[in-house]
Amino acid sequence: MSDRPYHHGNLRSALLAQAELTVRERGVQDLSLRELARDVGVSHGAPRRHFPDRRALLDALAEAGFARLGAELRTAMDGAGEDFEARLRATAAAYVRFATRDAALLELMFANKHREGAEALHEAAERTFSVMLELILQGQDDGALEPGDPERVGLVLLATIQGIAALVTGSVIQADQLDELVADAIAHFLRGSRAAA
Amino acid sequence: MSDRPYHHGNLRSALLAQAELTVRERGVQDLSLRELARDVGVSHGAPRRHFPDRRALLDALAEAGFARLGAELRTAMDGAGEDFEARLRATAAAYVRFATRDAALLELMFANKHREGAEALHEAAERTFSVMLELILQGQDDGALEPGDPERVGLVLLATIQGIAALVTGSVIQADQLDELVADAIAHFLRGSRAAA
DNA sequence: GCAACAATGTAGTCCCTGACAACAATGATG
DNA sequence: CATCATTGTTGTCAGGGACTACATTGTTGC
Repeated sequence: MSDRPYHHGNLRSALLAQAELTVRERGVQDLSLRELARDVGVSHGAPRRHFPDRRALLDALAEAGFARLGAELRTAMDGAGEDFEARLRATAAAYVRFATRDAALLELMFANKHREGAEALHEAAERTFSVMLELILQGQDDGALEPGDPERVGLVLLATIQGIAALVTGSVIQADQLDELVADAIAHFLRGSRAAA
Repeated sequence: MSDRPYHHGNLRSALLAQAELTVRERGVQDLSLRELARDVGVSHGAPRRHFPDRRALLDALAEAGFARLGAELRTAMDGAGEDFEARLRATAAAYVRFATRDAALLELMFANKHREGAEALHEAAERTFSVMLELILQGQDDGALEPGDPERVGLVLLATIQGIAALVTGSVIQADQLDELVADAIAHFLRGSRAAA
């Protein structure tokens, strides 16, 4: 029938790409390995060669998500000039933008139901958060943030932004309140970090 | 065989109770209507009389979750004396405790994939958040928080706490870092809210 | 070049699940 | 106590994940 070659060539990538689309449009729940195979034009058993089970695919998806998020954060940060506050705002905005567009993916990234040896996943997450750590370090150098363990300060910032993302995806707040909330949160964070005696 | 009466009597409650257990122990993913029916000792079609589909059950579960969370927050707040900061700490701790113990349930509560007329659910969520609003109002009265729209301030607080919960359930942070992070976040929040000119 | 062998895709199957429909038993109401 | 609504049961269907045996293609050592 079809002149498609027996071997797909890059089935793994194709599956991940299609999976990302489906997750974005219909959520993780509705992601089916069999449907994925159909979409890509391959038999229902084929994905198994690349992902032993459903969770393995989701893990790979999460890992790719961290990579993309990290890249977007870095781009936003680097593109915001030298000023610390501007970079902070840009980075936070990029994070929230990601969370808004890829809510289901973000949820998956933090889902924590990954298989045991999720080494690569953890590393991907680390790399992502390292962008924010850099930012914190700059803020401390500039004197905008109090000195102290940057990890601890970073966690507060990360929690705040992640929480905003959670409120958006949980539709506790609407899209039109989003910018205001981000601005408020950052203002709070900055004032709270500067005021140390 | 069994002398169990034909009518269960309170099947709806029994299903919800068992579902809450299962969700806590194995997550939402692993919650099966049929298994639930078996656990409760009823045929696989019975749940349908009370929950037309799976989502309806999850919605009910989420609604009950909001009710319980609201009650726990209120208990914590009321039991913390009169001092604003003490009440704030107690409430935040209660929230995080809930998030830690019932991570999957909390996720479900914010899942936002509920059926259309989820009226009751929204009201339940409102009631829960109203506890935090009260707290904000007291803080403003006491002068611990800057004046202004309590909703806006409340959202920042809610986002921060919810974000911490997300980091815990996503195991970005470990349980032994949790208290420290909560303390840091509250300190940040208080300093950031007081410093207004 | 070509014979193994590895990698990758296919086809078939099993069991579980959610949704639905027809039927049975019980409770409520006049 | 007859009728009807409520609630539970049984049977069925389609779809999915996991697994197996088998087919096809790519690779490697001789």
